[in-house]
Amino acid sequence: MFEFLHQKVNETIKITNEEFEFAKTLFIPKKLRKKRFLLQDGDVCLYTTFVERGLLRSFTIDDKGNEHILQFGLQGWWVGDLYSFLTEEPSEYNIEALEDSELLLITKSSWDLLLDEVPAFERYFRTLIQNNLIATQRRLMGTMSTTAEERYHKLLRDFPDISQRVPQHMIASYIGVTRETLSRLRSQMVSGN
Amino acid sequence: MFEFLHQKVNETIKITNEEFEFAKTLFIPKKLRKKRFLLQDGDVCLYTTFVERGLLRSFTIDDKGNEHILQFGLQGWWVGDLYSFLTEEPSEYNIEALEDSELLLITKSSWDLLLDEVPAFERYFRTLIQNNLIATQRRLMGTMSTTAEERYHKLLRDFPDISQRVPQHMIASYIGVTRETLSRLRSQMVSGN
DNA sequence: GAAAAAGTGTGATCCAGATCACATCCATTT
DNA sequence: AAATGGATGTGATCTGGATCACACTTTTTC
Repeated sequence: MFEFLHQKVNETIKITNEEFEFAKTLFIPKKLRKKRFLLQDGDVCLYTTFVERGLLRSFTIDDKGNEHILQFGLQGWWVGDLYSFLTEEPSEYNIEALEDSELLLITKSSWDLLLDEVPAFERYFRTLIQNNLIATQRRLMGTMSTTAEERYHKLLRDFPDISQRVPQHMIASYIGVTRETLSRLRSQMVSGN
Repeated sequence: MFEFLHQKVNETIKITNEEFEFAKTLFIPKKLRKKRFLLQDGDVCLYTTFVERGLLRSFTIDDKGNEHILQFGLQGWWVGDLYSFLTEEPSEYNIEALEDSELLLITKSSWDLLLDEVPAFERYFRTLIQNNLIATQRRLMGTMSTTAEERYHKLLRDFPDISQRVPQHMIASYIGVTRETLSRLRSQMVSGN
């Protein structure tokens, strides 16, 4: 159950076996079936979650009822709503399993404890958040300076298998266009290129 | 010179006087005049920078020559290109002073040293990056789900004095529209509301 | 303090992508 | 295997914001 987390943590920091054994006691394993929700908007995000296997998505729903996907949570990724998790304010995000998934949950108090007791984890999370920030800034600048088609190609490059695993309308919602626009884009690509 | 940094750091973590005195030795004070650049795209971002006073902006220039502003760096904020700073790859960003500014620069090696020697700083930066990530994610979702007008109002709410301090065309470039569109938006607001 | 440069407003026109409306296709479920 | 609901394709039309063009104003610079 903890193999993937162990591997991921080891990639960025040095950690002793005792430290990791301690960390293991703080996580709550959970299986989540396809189409089930880990978080619904309006609820407080009580856990930050590591994806051991499976696939999740986090998304908001705007006033007009349209969904906007913030993130796909693949194996080895973390998902959650940081703001709600830290402040215990109600979340604006939904997190849903797109495939049967195996997760490791950690509560705020356990997380605080882990950071206090194992400084290496503080560094691990700092690095994690740092890389996430870099990627999110890029995505933001991308939405301001590139076309839908360029964003689609970039997504295919960055996550080659995602288009086989999730429906097209969710990919559309990730790159910030309607499903119709993405559909037309794809048919142009087949003929034109 | 270090008053503001000290204050900001103290807001999030507990730090001893010795620790802060040590930190001070790692920063390089620098004055940057209006219109001068701290970083130009193509160069490696050698410093992460704290703004003691003044105002900077970081932005990219796309293929068509349009500027896109990632961030305004006000007093008490950090600016830099994290990716380039960490990897020493050439940056895609430009950082320019919009007002005469007083800055505190820190190199990658000093930064690494600071994080190793003073764990409280690791926590400070983790918190800082964390809050930046939350804000950037919100801005990203905002560009996907709200109109230019809503984004403009949000900017005015979040940074009430920014519209007095920077030209309108930069505000347009921050919210992701052309200067013409923002101009029309503003004249509609005067008449319509 | 004159000239140059930077910033803003506003009209005319254009276009990427949204919206609306169906048709079709595919996967579960019973 | 029929039925139900999710997913996709595609036409017709609409629209927010971009682009182009030029006038005017304010700020810098020498």
